[in-house]
Amino acid sequence: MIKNKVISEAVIKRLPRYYRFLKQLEKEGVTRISSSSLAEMLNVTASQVRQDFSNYGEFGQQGYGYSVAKLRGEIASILGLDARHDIIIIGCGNIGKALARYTNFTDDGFYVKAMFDLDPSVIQKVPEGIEILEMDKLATYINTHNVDIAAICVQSNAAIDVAKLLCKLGINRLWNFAPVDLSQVDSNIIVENINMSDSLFVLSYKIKQ
Amino acid sequence: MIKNKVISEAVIKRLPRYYRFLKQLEKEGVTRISSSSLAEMLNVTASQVRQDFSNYGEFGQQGYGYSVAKLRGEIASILGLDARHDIIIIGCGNIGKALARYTNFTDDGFYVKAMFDLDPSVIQKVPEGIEILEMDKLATYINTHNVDIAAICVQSNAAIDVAKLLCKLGINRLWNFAPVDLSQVDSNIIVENINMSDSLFVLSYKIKQ
DNA sequence: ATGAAATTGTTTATTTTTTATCAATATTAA
DNA sequence: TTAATATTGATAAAAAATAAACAATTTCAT
Repeated sequence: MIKNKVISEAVIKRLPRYYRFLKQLEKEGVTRISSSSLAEMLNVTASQVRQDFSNYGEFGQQGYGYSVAKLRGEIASILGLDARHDIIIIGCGNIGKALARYTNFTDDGFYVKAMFDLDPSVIQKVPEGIEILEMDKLATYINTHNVDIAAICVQSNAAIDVAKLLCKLGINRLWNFAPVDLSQVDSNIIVENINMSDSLFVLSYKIKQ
Repeated sequence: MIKNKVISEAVIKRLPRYYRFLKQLEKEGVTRISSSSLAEMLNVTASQVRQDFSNYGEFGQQGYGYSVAKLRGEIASILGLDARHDIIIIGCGNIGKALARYTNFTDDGFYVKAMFDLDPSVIQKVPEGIEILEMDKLATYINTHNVDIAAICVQSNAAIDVAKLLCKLGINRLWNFAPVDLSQVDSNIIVENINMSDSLFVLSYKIKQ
């Protein structure tokens, strides 16, 4: 049953990995899997796998295990992958451009619909169907289009202002690529960070040990 | 004193954030800071700040706090940022190109020196000083140049093979941008992942709640 | 020079997370 | 059909992480 309790960040961050492996299993034609097999694949304990799933419901069957397709579907639903998501990108620099051309998550219903920059002439060769607009068109765009997620791909020094503006315009779901903390910009902001510097520094740390 | 104990992943992942804030403070001309002020800025507890630092040494002074410059230096050293790091990029797609042009970590001594692709003609306009080579030149390059880190920017289906090849050639420090698990490729591999899909899915999850 | 205030690093307590255990139940082979 | 085997979900135990408390020491204002 679905518990009325707070689920830890650690559990949440493991869900995409489960999803990824289940997708792969399904692709390979595997129809059933036990918590212990899955655990072995992921290099975690079977207990953790069962605990994680049990936060969200009862997806398995005693003596049998889990149906791969059903479990994948359940996790997709938990992750919100059963809905379509429209993304806009703020900043047409290297990262913004790469993101616009990166089509890996189209399969799961995430679509880049528009990109904004102070100087939109900097960018060419973007996939069909993505509008490129000047920053001062942002408010109008948001008022006339569905926007689920805004990806912040501007320079560090502009990121906080952009985040504030977006929150003011009602877009508080931010995918932040700038190496800056946005969590305190707004009281009900939702941010996920891709911090390449932080990641590189952690790698550097591990190399040094 | 430096304890002879395993330091948890959670602590390690907080270090770059401390570093980032300290760098900013130093830039602003702040010369001293207490664990409680730092904690307030970072929205964590002062106790955690002191505990984290105490894993690595005694950097503060009772009644005074921490010297910003000294603390920043200590953390830089812990993170290995006192050494120069040469990076090669495998894969000249969108991500590889963006990474090559992303200069944010040059300040901290990370330099992209070369890029490899099966078809290197796909790429133009890369910063000066970065060589672009065919994949079959990889072994020769590694034998004749210093390579500290390899960034894997190839498609998912090629990532494991690339990682295996790199490990075979003696490069086991991998910065992995493919949404694939490489930890089991080699017994003494060191991997840090940038998994954009996983991050996006976590954002989607949080939106749904 | 002196005492109040500030602040560290460490120890102890609390909370959270992870792992192990086990009863309940389904599957499967004979 | 039946008994052995497999496996879940829940509960209990263990381990790890976080937060609080505090003695030791320094700073700083008077």
